[in-house]
Amino acid sequence: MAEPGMAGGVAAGDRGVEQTFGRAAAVLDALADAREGGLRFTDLVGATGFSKATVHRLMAGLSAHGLVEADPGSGRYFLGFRLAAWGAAARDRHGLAERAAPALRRLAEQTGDTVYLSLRIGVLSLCVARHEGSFPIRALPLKPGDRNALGVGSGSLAMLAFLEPEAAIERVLADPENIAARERRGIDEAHVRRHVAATRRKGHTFVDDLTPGMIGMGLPVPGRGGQPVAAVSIATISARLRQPRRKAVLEHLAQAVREIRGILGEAPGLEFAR
Amino acid sequence: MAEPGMAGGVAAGDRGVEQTFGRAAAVLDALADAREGGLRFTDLVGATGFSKATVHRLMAGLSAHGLVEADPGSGRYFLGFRLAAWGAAARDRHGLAERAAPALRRLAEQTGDTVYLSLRIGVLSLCVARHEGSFPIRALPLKPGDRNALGVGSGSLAMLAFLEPEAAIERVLADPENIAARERRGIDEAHVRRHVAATRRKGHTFVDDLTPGMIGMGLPVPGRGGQPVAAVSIATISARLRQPRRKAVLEHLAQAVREIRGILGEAPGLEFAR
DNA sequence: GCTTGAGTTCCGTTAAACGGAACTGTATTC
DNA sequence: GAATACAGTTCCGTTTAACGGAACTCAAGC
Repeated sequence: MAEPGMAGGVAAGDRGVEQTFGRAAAVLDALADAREGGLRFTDLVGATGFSKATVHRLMAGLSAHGLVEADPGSGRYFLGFRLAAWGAAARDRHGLAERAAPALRRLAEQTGDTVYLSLRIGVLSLCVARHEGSFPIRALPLKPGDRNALGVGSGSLAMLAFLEPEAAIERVLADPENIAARERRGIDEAHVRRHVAATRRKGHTFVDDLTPGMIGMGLPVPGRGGQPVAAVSIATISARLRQPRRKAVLEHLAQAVREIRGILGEAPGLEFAR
Repeated sequence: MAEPGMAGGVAAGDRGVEQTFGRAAAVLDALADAREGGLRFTDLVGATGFSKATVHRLMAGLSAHGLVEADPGSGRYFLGFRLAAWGAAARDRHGLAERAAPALRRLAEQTGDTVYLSLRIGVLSLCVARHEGSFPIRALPLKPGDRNALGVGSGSLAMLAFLEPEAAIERVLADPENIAARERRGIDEAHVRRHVAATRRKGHTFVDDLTPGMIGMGLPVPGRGGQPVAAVSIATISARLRQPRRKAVLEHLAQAVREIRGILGEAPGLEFAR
């Protein structure tokens, strides 16, 4: 939960419009975090800090419209499948994942490893596509739909490190939403800063200290304004990215970036994403 | 929609809870249908039938919480990326797509064609996973997140045709939601009935009249109660499913079904889906 | 100039969201 | 088997914000 404790606390600023949506979003966020096991009524009350009556009303409304579903046996709540349809449309609203698929598939075949396409959404990174290669050990640190703090992970870091001017990087690192997402993963700011510096030096990201034995590299995809709007990255086991293979992989990555950059030119509704 | 207006003297009835969510859902449905181009304010007013003031208030609330986003240039609305995160979690709320991935990947490799995993959601079918094979011509009639009327498409049909008792099939075919989804694709009931009959005769689905040149086969995955809760299907070009290859492919499909059936046993929150 | 369509704001009415509290139901404990 | 604790539901008086009609701005297009 992004909400720092503060039971029932309504943020000062947004007072006035559609408070209910914020509450519904808090519930859905909690359920999304819970993933497999679902959440009981009381868990939701605890997670959101809303009163029991409010949560009860909220759940009745949400489940009436298929946004959540309740297991009649256990009474546990899950996200509803109606969200799945919206989510698919949202992720692919510009057809990017679909249109970038050939380039990513080729990259996965060339390298044999798992490749990712991520998008910058404000101060977060959203994974929109994942393609697996043929190498029998697969590195799968994230999957389509996952969000991360900008700066955490090889693709996400690529988008942060090449923001211009550098003050923009500071702004991201100071943003509460970014901080919250970072802390959820237990990554401190100094760590990200070190990575940013190294990335700007090298021209690409190289992350080997996030998951033991796993390694990732990424390159930013610049949008029309030159700012990074997406990233292509690869994840594999440490042994598979030593020189000289590393250099070859980077070239393949760069090739994919060029292709996807071309696709971006045609895509509407991308650059304005928050 | 179809709201008669009438502000005064509403009979006690079931009138009451969370009307706003229904309106929000209508807006999001409209935007999901619109896909790539987004929708203007007026389009939304037209599509939903709500007053301009209502839509305006709704959009302000939704965009304040990242559920929709507006292109500052054109003023067009798109689904927000926050939905993408929820959608991914909803689709994979039981970890099925993730856990079934090895079986599906193997099936795609064995056959070289595109394979699908679908789930039954009430009277609809939801595609939860797609794995592409190596054959250079790929049949991609649907993608993860897509919904279809139960009975339309090889996977979806497999779940309908093996419902027991047969009266349950009638109930699905008579359901307004099923009818609406079917009509959206321009498929009439008699057509589905013919397919159901043929499927029950053969023991698997065989669909070659939905998209010219394309062919699909599917098998149901029975849940704990014996009712089909999921389906594994394959899509390819017509030339690739003649005998004797067809028989071999069917055996691979059956093997994948066995594996996924085992996984289903462990999955919580599946059987109760609506 | 006038007209037309898109989008925004205002405002009085009224439905519905709100939370405290009382309530039911079901395990758990001694 | 009374006592306790926790999960979940319902009730109700108060408060809030959702509601739509209408008036408004703004920018084309004729």
